[in-house]
Amino acid sequence: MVNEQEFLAGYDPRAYPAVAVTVDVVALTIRDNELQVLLIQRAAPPFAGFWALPGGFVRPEEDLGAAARREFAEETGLGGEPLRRVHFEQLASYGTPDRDPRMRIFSIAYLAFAPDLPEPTAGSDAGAAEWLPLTAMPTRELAFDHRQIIEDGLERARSKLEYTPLATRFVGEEFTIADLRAVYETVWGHPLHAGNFHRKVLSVPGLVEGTGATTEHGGPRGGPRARLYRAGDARLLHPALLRPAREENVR
Amino acid sequence: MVNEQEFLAGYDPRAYPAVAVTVDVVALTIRDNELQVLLIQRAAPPFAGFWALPGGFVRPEEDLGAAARREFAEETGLGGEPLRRVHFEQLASYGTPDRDPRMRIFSIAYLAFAPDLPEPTAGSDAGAAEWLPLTAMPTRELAFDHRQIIEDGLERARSKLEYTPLATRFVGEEFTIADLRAVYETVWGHPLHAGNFHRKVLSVPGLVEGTGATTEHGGPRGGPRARLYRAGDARLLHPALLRPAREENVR
DNA sequence: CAGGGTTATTCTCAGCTTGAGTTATTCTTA
DNA sequence: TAAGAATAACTCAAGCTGAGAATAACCCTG
Repeated sequence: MVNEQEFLAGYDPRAYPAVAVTVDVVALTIRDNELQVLLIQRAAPPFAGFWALPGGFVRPEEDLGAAARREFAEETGLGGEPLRRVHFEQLASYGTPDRDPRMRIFSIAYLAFAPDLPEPTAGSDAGAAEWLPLTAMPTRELAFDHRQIIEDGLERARSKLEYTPLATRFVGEEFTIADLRAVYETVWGHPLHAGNFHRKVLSVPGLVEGTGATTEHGGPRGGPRARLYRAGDARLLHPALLRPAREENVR
Repeated sequence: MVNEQEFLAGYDPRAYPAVAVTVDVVALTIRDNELQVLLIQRAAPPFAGFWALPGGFVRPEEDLGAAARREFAEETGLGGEPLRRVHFEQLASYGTPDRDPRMRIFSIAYLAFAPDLPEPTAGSDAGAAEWLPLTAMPTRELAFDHRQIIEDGLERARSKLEYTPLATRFVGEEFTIADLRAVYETVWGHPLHAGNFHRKVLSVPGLVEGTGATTEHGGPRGGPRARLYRAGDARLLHPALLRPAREENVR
């Protein structure tokens, strides 16, 4: 942090070219059985027409997390209780000198997880906003270093599913084990053994707790009614729900 | 990130009170069988006389990671190959509005891991620098939010030991399984079963590779010569070396 | 309304990993 | 030379995992 010697020795930041600090939000939700990320189309240069993460300058007196929530709320129109149910966490910071051509901008990225959200309201101001399926990301033109930020967020999400109850943030208040399995399959991108998943979820203490109720009907294509569960009180999963190790990820 | 509408609509940061961005480094090493963190004593207000993490302003044109390495190198006097062997990673960012009484300062904290380092050189400038055993941290007066940053760094270190080969960064180029076990015991703060640890370390692919050599002598208090190992090429440990779950950490 | 296809939930079972304890062996120190 | 200490290897029971299969409930079509 501020090292007084340097402060007095000419490293006073007020003598530096101005810098700015923004937050960017990687908001993930599951819609139509796909993992999707919230993007805004930029109206003006630089990167006019490109898509970018929702975000903006951190205001004076505003905390980092508060700025992330504000930006998210502005773009989604979400507020009140639904907004409170969205999980936010700090992802990482990005500050390569030329990441924004206008000036030196440091961006602190946040990750937001929410259950199936409505189409974005595109803010009051302007610019198209949309949920982009991550499978479509490779063909989309993204502004700044936002592709990297999204990839970092994705990897964080995948790994947090393993050892935290994060998956319960992608489903509603009450959910079935199959709902939860769909989250894992969607985020990890491959199918899981239904029986083993079921056993595992129920065996991890505090991950879910039964409500006693079941769904009104069976699935759309048949099957019995499923029991309903609520998120439990665990903050960490022990033992964890591990992804099968893939050699290419390990070395 | 920069949302052009807002940029034009009066959220130009150049109209804001100036902000500054610093990096702070939580440098951890193991000395005298204790986990220690590098601290600098502040000479001038605010927090004169308090201890702080090494750090300072990010220079124009300087990347975040480069700034962290520079600050670390300045305080430890380390350079060249020894510096290259130090592992750096971004920890988190801190930006509560009043964390520094002088102005709005955002700090991006880095974590550095290094094997047994010499006494710090206290920089060319001034101010005492020292390695503080973490067991002594509770009684030390720390500046700013640095206590929180150190705690976050510690938790990160503990957890990265589980699923990455990070422990090999705390030992020299060649080491014995017992050396590695000492790292885990020191960072996690409790003893491990020697036999099981040995079996586990050798069974995780890519964690260590034998050199064929052994130590010159047995341990200082007896015992046979131990085989020497080098760090392997794994980036992730599969299966992981998990800490025993503690109930209080889980709920 | 019967039959086929689907899905939730429960079992089985072999293979693997884990925790705890033991043993053989090699070295240092007294 | 004897005692103590540490490495490395082994044993064994308990628990967890992946894979497959059985059971039962439910939807849809014909």
